[in-house]
Amino acid sequence: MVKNTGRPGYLQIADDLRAQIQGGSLAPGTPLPSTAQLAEQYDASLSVVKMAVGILRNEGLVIGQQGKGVFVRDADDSPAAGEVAELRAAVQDLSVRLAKVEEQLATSTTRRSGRGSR
Amino acid sequence: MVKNTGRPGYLQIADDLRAQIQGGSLAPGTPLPSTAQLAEQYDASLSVVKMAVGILRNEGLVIGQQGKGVFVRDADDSPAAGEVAELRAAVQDLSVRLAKVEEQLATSTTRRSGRGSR
DNA sequence: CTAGCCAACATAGTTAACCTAGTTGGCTTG
DNA sequence: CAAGCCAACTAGGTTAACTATGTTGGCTAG
Repeated sequence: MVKNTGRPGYLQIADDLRAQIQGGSLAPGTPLPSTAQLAEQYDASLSVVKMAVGILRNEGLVIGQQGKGVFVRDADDSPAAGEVAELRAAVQDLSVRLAKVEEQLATSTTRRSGRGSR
Repeated sequence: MVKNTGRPGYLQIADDLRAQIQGGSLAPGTPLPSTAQLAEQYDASLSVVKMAVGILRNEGLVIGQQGKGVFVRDADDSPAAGEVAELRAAVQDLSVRLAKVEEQLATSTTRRSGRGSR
């Protein structure tokens, strides 16, 4: 799992978790899976998972409690809902579509196409 | 540097840089010192500096350009350090990638010299 | 002089390892 | 039984190393 959509893994995981939170799949007050579980689930290293969680923590969507876990914050508390979520969905959609185009382009062109634009 | 006040180092550095940006000490358009320079300046490891810069990047206060540097964004552009800034960064990312795709597409149509079309 | 190669330096991403610190539950000891 | 220790698991922070990719400027070959 995790890419190769050109979007870095830690952002993909953050996106996914954010979507689960805002989609209600992860209800407020419930804990996320542990770092180790997420790492296995996404087939990623612990580091990228920690980075992803760090982003959500930074955004205020979750609150980490040492020794216990990372808990989803109340949606009312975090001002993330609304048109912002809409824009986020749109951006994510564009990311996926663009990634596909980029991939097609990458496979149809050879490496090392000398473009010496300067 | 980087105290001892319980606040993690990467947040301290991010705070300091943020203050410099918003205080005008680092004007919009100007590049931050390189990662290595910041590491020496704050007497921190490269990792924590990268984390600090990553935060500012995530907040939309700065924009990193691979191979060139990390540049301070216009204060008007990045008002709220939050979801909006994040989305703006995502849009920026999409713009850059789309521009590249468009460029490749344009060159491949003009120069139709047998680039292995799969 | 021009074109192309190449080294140096930049950000960015990923991984792995180690340490701190809080929590929990079981086990041992008195 | 009760108190306390201890092992296991949790998040968080830090560091180091490696890879990828982009930019720039200097050097060299023609």
